Amino acid sequence: MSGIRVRFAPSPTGDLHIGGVRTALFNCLFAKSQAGKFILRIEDTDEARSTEGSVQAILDAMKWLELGWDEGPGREETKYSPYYQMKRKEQGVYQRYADELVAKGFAYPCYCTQEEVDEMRKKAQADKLPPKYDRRCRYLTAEDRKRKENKWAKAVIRFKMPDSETTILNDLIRGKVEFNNSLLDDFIIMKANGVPTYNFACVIDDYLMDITHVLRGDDHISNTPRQIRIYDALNWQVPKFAHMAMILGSDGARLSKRHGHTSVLEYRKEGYLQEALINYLALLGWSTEDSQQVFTIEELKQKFSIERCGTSPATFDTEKLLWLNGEKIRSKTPKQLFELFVDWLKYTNNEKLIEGWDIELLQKSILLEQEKIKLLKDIPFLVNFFFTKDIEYQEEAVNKILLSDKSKDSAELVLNESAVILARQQQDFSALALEKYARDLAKEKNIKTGQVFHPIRVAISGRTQGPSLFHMMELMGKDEVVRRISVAINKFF
RNA sequence: GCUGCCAUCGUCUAGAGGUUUAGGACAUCGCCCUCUCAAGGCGGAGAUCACGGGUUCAAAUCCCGUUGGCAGCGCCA
Repeated sequence: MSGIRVRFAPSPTGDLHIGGVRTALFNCLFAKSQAGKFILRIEDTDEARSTEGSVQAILDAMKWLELGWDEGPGREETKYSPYYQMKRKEQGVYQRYADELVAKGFAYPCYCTQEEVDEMRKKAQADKLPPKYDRRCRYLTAEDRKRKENKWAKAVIRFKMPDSETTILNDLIRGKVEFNNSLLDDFIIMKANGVPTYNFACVIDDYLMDITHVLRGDDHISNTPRQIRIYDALNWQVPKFAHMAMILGSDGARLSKRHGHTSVLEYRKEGYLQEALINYLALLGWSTEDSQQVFTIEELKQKFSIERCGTSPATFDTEKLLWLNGEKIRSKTPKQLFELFVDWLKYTNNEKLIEGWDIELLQKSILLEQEKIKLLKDIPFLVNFFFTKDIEYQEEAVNKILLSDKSKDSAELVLNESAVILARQQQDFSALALEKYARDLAKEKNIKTGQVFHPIRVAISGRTQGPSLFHMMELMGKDEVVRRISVAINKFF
């Protein structure tokens, strides 16, 4: 056992989006591939923006995607609860280490007001320098400090950034990255309200949770030197870092709300399969040497490795995801697919779509259309004509197949013949027998098979596209087929 | 503005100095199969490996520069 430990640490300020899922996925896959542990930590220290609903949305998404975590502060039935930073804050976890840093001279209280800090930033920017805190509270005497404390009870704690030297990050994906410390400022580690900031809470928790590998998006890369400095000050071993490339929208900017669907839950609503999304996301920034495209979840857990993660950003491409979804749908057994569909109906509150439909007929009709289904939401339209008594005849289909000058005579003939002969058909209404009947009819009347097949298709389904005609007829049954043909005859001839 | 990261077909990518006329997948186009639509099979088109300099007998692969894209620079995470 290698004992690697990784975590996914989302902030609950909205739905879990595609980028977040990819981060969670890679962490989870890495853990599984190494027989390590995967932890979920909710970073809810932004009291203004964190919401209970977002926490639930993240948990729901993780559950749907089957990204399970292996540890937590408590258990709810068979599942672990995630870690919550605000709960840990209540336990004094972060304050303790902030105090330690101040005591050891690695951090100091700062009494500057928001206005003062804004002013500094503006000035720095005007001088074309990186916006930076000017450290005025760093050199306060004990006396100054006492006086300030009386005036403003609440100070923030800033970390003393060394200004000489560089901080070196040996990234597992990018190799060596060097940062000049003089560009980094004395950042805040504890807010005035006693809540830790991201960079601080993250380090404390990663250490306390024994995280060995920090696998995250490369938008965090410039935070890393700050975090490394905290580890050093506390004399803690720095974990290994791996920064993966971002996922971009089709316009090249980082994926965001502007790009339409970004929340995983929206993909679920559209009728994407969990496995398709996972498979697709795995391919965004990771690949195998043989360029394998379709993976089972098990294969991913087995084959994933950080070394094979790429460094360049990837554009999210719905076309390929859609293909993969069809691929996954085709790989399902009829039973699995039906269950998936029912889950989707429930999830999207669309159960009324199949109200009154015969379940057995539904299952069988889905089977006939399986290879065509790209999204679960396609299913109702694909099969609904089986269930409606008064089917909707597509205008174009009727005009082209039944009523055009070229086709109307043969169409009328075929339908009239079929209505009579099929009604007489005694026992065998199998696809095989029906096909034989249709081919014989074409031969007998000396017309093309298509001139027999197409009118029947339109008469019983109202469409030019659909499942294999004779399987469709077999499934509908004799009475219904004959009835529909008669209806069509009365309607159009 | 400063700092950092990145740069191979439209998109995801393979490629770690010679085995590359740069391979695979999606999309696209054509053909085959065929009762329609799909699915499947076969094939085509599509990348002077961002550009410019080096290093080397040899570079998509190493080095430098340029350009472009993205990211970070909060009492957000």
